[in-house]
Amino acid sequence: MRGMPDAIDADGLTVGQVSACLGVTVRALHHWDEIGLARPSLRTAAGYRLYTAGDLERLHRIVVYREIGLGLDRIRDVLDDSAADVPGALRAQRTQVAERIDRLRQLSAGLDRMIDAHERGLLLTVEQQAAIFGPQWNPDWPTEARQRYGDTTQWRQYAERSASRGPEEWQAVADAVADLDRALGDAMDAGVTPGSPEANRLVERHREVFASYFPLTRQMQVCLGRMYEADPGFAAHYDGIRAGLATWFRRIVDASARAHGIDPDTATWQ
Amino acid sequence: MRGMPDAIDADGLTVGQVSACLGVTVRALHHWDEIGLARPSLRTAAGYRLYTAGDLERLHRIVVYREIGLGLDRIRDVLDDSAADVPGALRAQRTQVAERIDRLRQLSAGLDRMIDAHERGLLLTVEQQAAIFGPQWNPDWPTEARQRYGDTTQWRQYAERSASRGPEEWQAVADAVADLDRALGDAMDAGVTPGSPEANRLVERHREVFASYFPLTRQMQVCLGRMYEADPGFAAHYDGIRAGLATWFRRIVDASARAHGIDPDTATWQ
DNA sequence: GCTTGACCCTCACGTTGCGTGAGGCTGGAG
DNA sequence: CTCCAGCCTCACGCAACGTGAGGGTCAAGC
Repeated sequence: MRGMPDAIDADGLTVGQVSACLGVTVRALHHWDEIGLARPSLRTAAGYRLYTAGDLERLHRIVVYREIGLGLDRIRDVLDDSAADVPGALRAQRTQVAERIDRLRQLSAGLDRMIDAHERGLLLTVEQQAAIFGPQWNPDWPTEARQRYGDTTQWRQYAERSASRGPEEWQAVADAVADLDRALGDAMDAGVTPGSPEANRLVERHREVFASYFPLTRQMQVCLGRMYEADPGFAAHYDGIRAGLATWFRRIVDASARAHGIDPDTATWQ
Repeated sequence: MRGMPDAIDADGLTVGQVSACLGVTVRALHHWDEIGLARPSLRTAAGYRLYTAGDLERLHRIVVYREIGLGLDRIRDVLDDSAADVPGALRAQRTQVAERIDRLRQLSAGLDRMIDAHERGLLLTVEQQAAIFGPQWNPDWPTEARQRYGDTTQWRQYAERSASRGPEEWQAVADAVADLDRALGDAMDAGVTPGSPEANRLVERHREVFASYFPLTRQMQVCLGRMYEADPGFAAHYDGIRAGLATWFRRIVDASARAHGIDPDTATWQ
């Protein structure tokens, strides 16, 4: 502000003065000059841009239309009379803006679902959960699972899928799990032995059903089998179907893994 | 779709197959490969990309997060566990989206005002117009003006300014116009002669006051003076202030123009 | 065995509206 | 005469691909 040469009494303002006066950056003025949208009528001998009062008029109009979101091309059309229908252009712009708002609203809704899924694990009311997962279900389980596993990749994958699942989809998952549980119990009753084709088919079926939560490698499945046996909660669930089912399940998983070249005793999550 | 080699039984899908399967373009897959976001695990001898089941998992997660508007960098963070706080990232994104929605809403409101200004010419109710412009005002005038001049640059400039004017601003304009009208009448009464400094000052003042509608060159002012005299409506207004004022005004404008090197008889709008 | 046509590859520029230096004049003040 | 703010012209960068250009690959049909 020191060397302000009071150039206003001269016949033009420099870029810096225009910038301060209109609230646009110097670079923007350069840009508009480059693309021919608003070039200064004058230059000093040294090449400084000088904007006259008429140039300022044009610049001001540009600023006005830029503020309502028009693209520079459209602004050029409006200023140069090449598109006579200004209200039409504005209306088209408004339509576009409305569409973008709609799109953003959908994004926002999707984000809400996704956040909810990551934090709660399940986008269902307690009543819906009870109706779908049956009387044994404990609504605190998702929260506990999140506290235990919330920072694993698998929880994230689970949450991503959960975000796009409604009651019907969860019902299908619950049905598939229940069917599998029954099939496991029946097979153990029928004396199916670990390593038999029948047992291996059930192990594969478990992998597929479980994949509705997150992708499960065979190694991970081995770890899961051991956890089912060791964890009191899981063991209670399986032994509640048939006494000894948790252990039997661990054994058929181990056998299947061995058949696929995996040593169940050194298998690792991942 | 003919040469579909059923490559699914092989251990990978080509870009086209993945594209069809996930609903993303081939170019996007190339791009994600380029930036290292999702590279295929395999290539054929000929260099064809082959995406395995594991690659598809990753691609699917990318698609999910892309759909809710995350940038590729953020997606990379989420997938690679480098930013553990996924819900935090999602919430930040939601905040951003909300801000963009707000901004777009403001744009939309601005567009509405601007459209209205272009089409009606005046963003005031009939009551407000009556209160500001007095009993002589006819609310049909803006519409008539638009029909006459709606496709001129000047109407557009007028509309742009009108869009940002509320009742107070219009009141100031109306006051300035009324003051000027009074001053013109008084000057004619006082015997001010065309070409005198007093008259020229009034002409300049008229240019300045009129500039609240749109920028007015001296040439345009000459045309305006002739129209005030010739048009029955305008003439009635000025002659209603003082008999003969319309003609006297035309004469002081002509004299002022001549003093500025303009021949009033050949002056042209623009 | 050769052609055909769908599919694949790798550059590499274009998009929107400037931001952000790099490197170098200009011009008023001390 | 020097200093420093302010001006100039390149020229790259950005976000996420779109869109050819120019040229291999592969299964099928003649």
